[in-house]
Amino acid sequence: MLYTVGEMARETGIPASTLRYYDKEGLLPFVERTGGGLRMFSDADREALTVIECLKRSGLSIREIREFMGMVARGDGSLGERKALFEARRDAVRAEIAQLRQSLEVLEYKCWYYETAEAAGTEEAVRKLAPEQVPERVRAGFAQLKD
Amino acid sequence: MLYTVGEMARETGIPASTLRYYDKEGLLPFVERTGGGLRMFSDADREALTVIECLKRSGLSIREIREFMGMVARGDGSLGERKALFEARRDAVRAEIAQLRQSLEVLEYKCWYYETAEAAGTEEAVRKLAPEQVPERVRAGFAQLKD
DNA sequence: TATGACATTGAAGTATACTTTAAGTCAAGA
DNA sequence: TCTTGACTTAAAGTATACTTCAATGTCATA
Repeated sequence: MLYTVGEMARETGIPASTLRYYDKEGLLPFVERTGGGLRMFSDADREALTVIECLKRSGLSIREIREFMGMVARGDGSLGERKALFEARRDAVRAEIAQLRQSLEVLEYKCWYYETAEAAGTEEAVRKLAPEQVPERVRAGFAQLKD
Repeated sequence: MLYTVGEMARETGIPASTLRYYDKEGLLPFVERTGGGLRMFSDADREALTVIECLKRSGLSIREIREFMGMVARGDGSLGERKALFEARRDAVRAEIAQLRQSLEVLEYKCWYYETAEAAGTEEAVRKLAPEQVPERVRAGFAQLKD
């Protein structure tokens, strides 16, 4: 199956302008062209875009993803390097999830805080509560703010 | 306890230049000043910074965080609005964690892929493997790439 | 009271990742 | 063949979040 840039934009939800930008930046070195110069994306390109989105989400910049594409182009000689890259990104995403979980604790505490304050009509009372009056389920978030 | 901007930078790991920038942008409306004009951060400001970092991590822009500070300044009348904001950010972080878990699956598949390819010395063999030859533990990531 | 580390400001600079624009080209259907 | 919607490019524009700079001021300590 082949797709024009607009069709691939619809498929992936990535704007066509962004797909062209990625191509220009060397992130899509395998996209073919028609005789007239139109891009034709393959299913392999669609798969590459999924990987690119993962790498982006893992914190890689456009430049770093281009460097990865360079490794791919170098062939089997870069297998070790590519493996190391994905292991590093995997670890980075695990760390990021852990970070987000921490933030989530604080946000959940804050949700409880405002729920309680709104019910009371004022913040005053909630702000003065002792740690043991804070419910168990949001105490971790409370502790992050107070230590 | 009071801190200068440099001390607060050391405490939080946020560069002093960033703390000044946040202050200028209205994110820290409660920071006091000495007679000579030096900022003096309190423990409440430290707590505010923790909340600011959570909100940033949840996807809020500087402008949106400033708007939140505006709500705080308005007092109890904005409690409902602030509650809604934190609930929305909590939901956004949960969604982001779910997204990252999806990406993590792909990255874990890719780690297995390159591990196997490196052991074989070439990608060829691994690329041609049938879905049922992909180990259970990374099949979810594989499926994301192939559907 | 003098010194030195650390603080202040506004303004300009940097980095990243797109998005938009303008002028023109391609290709599928009537 | 003509029309029309979608495509092409280079270049400029946008948005965000800082960081750096330069000139100057503060204040705890010796």
